[in-house]
Amino acid sequence: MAFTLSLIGGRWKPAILWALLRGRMRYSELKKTIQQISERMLSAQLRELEEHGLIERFVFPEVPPRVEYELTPLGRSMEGLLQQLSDWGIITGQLPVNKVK
Amino acid sequence: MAFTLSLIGGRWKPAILWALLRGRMRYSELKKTIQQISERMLSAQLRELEEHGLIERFVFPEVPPRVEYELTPLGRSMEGLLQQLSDWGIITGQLPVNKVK
DNA sequence: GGCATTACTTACATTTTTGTGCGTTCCGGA
DNA sequence: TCCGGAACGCACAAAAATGTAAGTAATGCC
Repeated sequence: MAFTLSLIGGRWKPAILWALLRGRMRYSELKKTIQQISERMLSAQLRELEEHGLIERFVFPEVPPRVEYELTPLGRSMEGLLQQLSDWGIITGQLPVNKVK
Repeated sequence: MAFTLSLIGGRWKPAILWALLRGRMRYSELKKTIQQISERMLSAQLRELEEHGLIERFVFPEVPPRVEYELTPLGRSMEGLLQQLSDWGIITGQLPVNKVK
């Protein structure tokens, strides 16, 4: 459990994985989809996800550069889990029981 | 999704919730179950879980003091999710089954 | 009186995570 | 010649999470 969270935890990884569930995307598309993320964080998280085998990186040797990212089968195997994380928040009504930061 | 993770994320909350799935426990039992946690962290996380409505606190006005913690229905509604978080780590074979909490 | 017990709280230190701003590369077009 | 575009890398700074050590209260027991 701690292991699983170490792979998808943190502020940005869930958003990145969620975006990639819709298909292969390039760096700039991810950035546009998750506007608030800084470029530094986006690169860093993508690299970690890749190291952990959840996503794959496709580099096209062009100028300007083009890099695309896609979920690996392992990454796709998290879909149900991600869906549940999302659903639970919705089903419970996103309760502002007490302020959630 | 980010909302859900804000409630169960962090280093200790999953362990606490996981322990409480087995039933009501007092502070000292939790501490014994999760030996590595410091008392400061245990109190702090318990307080947050309570604020977010996932656990309930029962104080017995005795000396020495006794305080018990139990999952609320909302907390119990996370069982499937927690189970999936645990299962995913095991199923992917990234962790030896016997070492998983 | 002195000590052990339990569930904390507070002050402070350290570690981890995230953010900000700037530099780099290569090429083609104005 | 200068500029813009894409996907970064790096140094530094701020913020957030976690750890460490000590102290507190009330009571019963020796």
